[in-house]
Amino acid sequence: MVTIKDIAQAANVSASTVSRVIRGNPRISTHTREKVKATMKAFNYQPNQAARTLATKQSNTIGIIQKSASIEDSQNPFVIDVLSGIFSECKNHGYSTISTTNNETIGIELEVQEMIHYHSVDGFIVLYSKKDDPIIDILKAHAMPYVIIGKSLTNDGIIHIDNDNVSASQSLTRLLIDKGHNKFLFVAETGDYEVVKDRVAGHLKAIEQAGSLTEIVYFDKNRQHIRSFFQELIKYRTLPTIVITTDTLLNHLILSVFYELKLHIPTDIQTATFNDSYLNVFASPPQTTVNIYPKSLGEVAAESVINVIQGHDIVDFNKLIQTTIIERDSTTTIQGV
DNA sequence: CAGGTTGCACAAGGAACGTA
DNA sequence: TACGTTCCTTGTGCAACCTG
Repeated sequence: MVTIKDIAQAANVSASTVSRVIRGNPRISTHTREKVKATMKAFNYQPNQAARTLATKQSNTIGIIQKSASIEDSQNPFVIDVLSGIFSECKNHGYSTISTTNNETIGIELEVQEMIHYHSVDGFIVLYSKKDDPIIDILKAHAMPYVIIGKSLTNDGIIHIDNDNVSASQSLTRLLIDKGHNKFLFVAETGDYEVVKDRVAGHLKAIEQAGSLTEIVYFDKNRQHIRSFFQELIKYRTLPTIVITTDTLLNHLILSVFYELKLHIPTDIQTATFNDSYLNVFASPPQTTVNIYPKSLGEVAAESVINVIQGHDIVDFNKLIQTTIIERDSTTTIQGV
């Protein structure tokens, strides 16, 4: 392994000088700087990250805390897009990333505590917002820099990057009411997440204003439960004109159930969902969605946490990313309305 | 001589390993 | 078991050197 001493010897300078060149210290002349840089390149020298962490107590690594590493969560296009934004922004600033890999809260807690204990990370990005979250208590107790992608629950000086989900959901419902819908079914994810609460709240706001009908139901991603629910609906009650889901994957489960129950979209029933991605473009029929720009959420989150780590002044603690409704074939025509 | 540049010595950090 | 040493890098204060 090539160390700073080898470079110093080869360039005929001291290790301090090499270190100063690496850190961009202005005390080094242009001539010496170029000579050291050329030697580092010739030796393909990479600073020892472990030693650097030891010396500076900085790892140049951002920890990413996911609500779960289950396949449903980690392969969710929303999460993939958010991560893509985080990766590119971290790379731009010379930071790498590590992510939690556990499915259970207790496992995630242990992973986070280990990352803090071993100085593996300089700060964290939390990919969800949840009330009374024990993970947040750990971050606070260790005074770790962190930002949250999700809603701010308290004015506690923590940066939150979010969309206005109440307003986005309200706009989507209002648009669908304007298109003639008057009987909604709103399918929300279980799990006490703030984003879901806001989307339900926005939907109810628009419903109240228009005097339309809706029913709110909560499902986890269990196809059997969803199937049974719609079977009973068809058998004993009247179908809604449209189903809105709070999440793309939940929407896809419902699409597959509709296919099995021979419910044709958009003629028998219509669908709309949140978190636009290629899955909604490729779906049959293509799905009307709310684009919440997950890559931007990730980019702003990464930039914000790096600013906190580097001690920059924070002006805006609640950063809102815009949303856009994208209409596709799943809500094009309405039969009998 | 003044000012700019570089070197030296040392401390600090956590873990692993060696020695008394 | 307790203590010392080593690994590698960074940051700092001060000394030494070089050039105009």
